Amino acid sequence: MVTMKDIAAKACVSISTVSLVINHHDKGRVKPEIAANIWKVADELGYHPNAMARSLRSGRTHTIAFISDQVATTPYAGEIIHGAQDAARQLGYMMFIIDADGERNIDRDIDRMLSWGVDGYIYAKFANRYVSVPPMLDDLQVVVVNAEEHTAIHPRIEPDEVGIGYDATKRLIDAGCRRIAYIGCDEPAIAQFGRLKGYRQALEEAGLPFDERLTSRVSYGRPALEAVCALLDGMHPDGVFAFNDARAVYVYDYAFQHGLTIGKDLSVIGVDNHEVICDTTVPPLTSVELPHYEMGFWGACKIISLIEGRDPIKDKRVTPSYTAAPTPPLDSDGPTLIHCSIIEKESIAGKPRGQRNTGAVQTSETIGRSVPTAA
Amino acid sequence: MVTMKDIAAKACVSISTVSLVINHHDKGRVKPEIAANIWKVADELGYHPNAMARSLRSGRTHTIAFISDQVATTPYAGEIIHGAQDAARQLGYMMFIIDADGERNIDRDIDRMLSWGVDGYIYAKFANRYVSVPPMLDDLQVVVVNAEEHTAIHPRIEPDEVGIGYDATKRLIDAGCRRIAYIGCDEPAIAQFGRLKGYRQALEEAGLPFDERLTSRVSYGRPALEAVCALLDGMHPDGVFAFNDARAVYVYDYAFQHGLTIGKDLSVIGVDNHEVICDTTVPPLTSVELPHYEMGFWGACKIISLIEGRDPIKDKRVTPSYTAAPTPPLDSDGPTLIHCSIIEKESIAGKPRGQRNTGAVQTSETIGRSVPTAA
DNA sequence: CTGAAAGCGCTAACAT
DNA sequence: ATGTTAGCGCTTTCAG
Repeated sequence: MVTMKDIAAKACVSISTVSLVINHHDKGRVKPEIAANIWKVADELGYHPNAMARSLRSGRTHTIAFISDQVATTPYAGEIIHGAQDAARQLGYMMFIIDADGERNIDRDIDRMLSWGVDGYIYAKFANRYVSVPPMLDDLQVVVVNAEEHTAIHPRIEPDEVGIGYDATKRLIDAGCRRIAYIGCDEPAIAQFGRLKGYRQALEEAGLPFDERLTSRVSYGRPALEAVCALLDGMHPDGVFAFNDARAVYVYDYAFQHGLTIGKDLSVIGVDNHEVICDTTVPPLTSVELPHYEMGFWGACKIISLIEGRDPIKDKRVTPSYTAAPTPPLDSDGPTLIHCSIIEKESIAGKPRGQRNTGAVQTSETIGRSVPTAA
Repeated sequence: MVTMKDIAAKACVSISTVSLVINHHDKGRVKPEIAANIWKVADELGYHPNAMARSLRSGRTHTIAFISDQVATTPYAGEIIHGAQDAARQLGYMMFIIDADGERNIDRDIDRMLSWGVDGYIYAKFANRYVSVPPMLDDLQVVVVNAEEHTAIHPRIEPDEVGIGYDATKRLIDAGCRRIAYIGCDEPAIAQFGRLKGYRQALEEAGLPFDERLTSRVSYGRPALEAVCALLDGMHPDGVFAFNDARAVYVYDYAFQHGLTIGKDLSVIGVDNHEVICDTTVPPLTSVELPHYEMGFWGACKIISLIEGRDPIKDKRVTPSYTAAPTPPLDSDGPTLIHCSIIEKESIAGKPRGQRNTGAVQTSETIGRSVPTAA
């Protein structure tokens, strides 16, 4: 390992001079030609500052930990990690991954993080769920991503579920649909309540009646397919808002069986913009995308803003590399809701109004909207 | 921060005594009651050893870096990360995540890792691809996961693609299929060649002719659906081996349109065991699962074995928590192939022979099989 | 059985 | 403008 000592020896200066130069504190203190020579020697020797030694002195490690259960089990895991890692990288932080699988013996892992002196923690879920952040972390810097806490003591970000239901339904209404079905989820998930609420809001706003019989709550497999077919057979909706893409597929199955054409005879919109469904179905499925990358990105920015006491977004020290959507502001009080955009494919009859759909208009209203904790 | 100094003060002993006790080097050197008291004080004070200081002395950080592009873009990302993190955790290592998105400016990230003194590197892809490991890493400990290198200089693990094609096709043959179609991938991927090869091997072994017209190479969307329909219409196969689950879905679509029942009139097998497809289709799709968790797990074990010069698997210091499949041995020469199991659902007519299918029998032959680099 | 002391690589206050 | 020095928290000889 090359150290400052080696550089000092080779450049015939003292270690402190090397330190001053390497840390750019040499302005007006070290002769430029000496500084230049130090850089040259450092480069020749292949010097890398020892982060360990640096951290030992400064008490700051420039590392954050990304804690989550189910790193493995959902297709979207990577997007959140990617977003968080991207922001961390740009801000000069390294990110550890910790799998809190089933809340197992996470305390042992946290012990290890405490040993490392990690500067802050991102606690993430891969589906919008209630979580309990381990109390051990309560005194530390923690940000919660894609989840709600019962206690609501940490800053957090989550998708605007009501907005999803509202935008999706409105999109169908704008396409001319008047009998819009909702294929829901049979679990009492946060998302289920929110999306249903948004669905009803959009209907009401358009003066359309809410009809319980146009809604269904299903899981997967044959029972789900049969429930969807029964609803479509009995109620003949002209549009379907599905809780997610996987459930929207049953509408396609029905259409194939009955010779209907999706996007013509029947409009469908899902949620997730799941690549493996939306880009492979015929026709491709229009879907609301959950901004996982963006949530991860926000989470890392937020935790680092707490660590450093300054706002990396306002300071323009960071740019999302994967998306054009603006990152919600960091300084809102209470939880931050993030808007979810409709990704237009071809499963909805007619054109959306304007080039950008209503979802885009919603953006300005919803991005970073702060909601009362009781919501 | 609580330090050994604090403990020493409170316990009225010297720092070195505390160090001996905390590191379990006190056997026969420190009076048991003093040792006990030190532990008590440490606990009261909430002491966590400072990993930074420890590493500074020892020159070992007990960290590994997981470098990959596309952390975000595939549904399987998380499984590999999960497996690697799981092994690392059990062996007392922390794992950094680095996104080498598009080979961008990865050198900057590697600089940072060099500063950190990371002990080893896992270089992973999320689809079996050719990679070039950045030359900067060549002198360091590197393991390649789910990829091949042109140079083949680092230890690596990848799926047994030929075995996938062979097992899947054999499964259909065992179910009584005689006209077996192959829906391939239109890209020249490693997986495409391997699976096709296995398909042909199984046919040949069973004395069935290979018929080019029973094969097709497709992408996604309408052209893919049409190609699949044309093949099925023209050749009337009784079984279909699809390159992956997403392509297998087009066979389902065809069946819905023509009133055929999958798993009765037509058998189908895919690859990926993609949750969102295999558990939601009616009937559920039988599929070959790529052991991502296991590959990640192997990768971390391997890199740590290189770092420490001993075999954590043989030493039984580590157990996969997510799977029952044995981890391939670490000591084989050349690349390691990992077997992929068939996950039985209901899309194949008849029962598989025996409770465990032929895939399971293959396991013993293929797990950890080492192949010549030229293969 | 226990403590004193050196030093890992680096930073920063202080001295020259 | 450059060098000296103390010390971050810990480990590890070496004395006692």
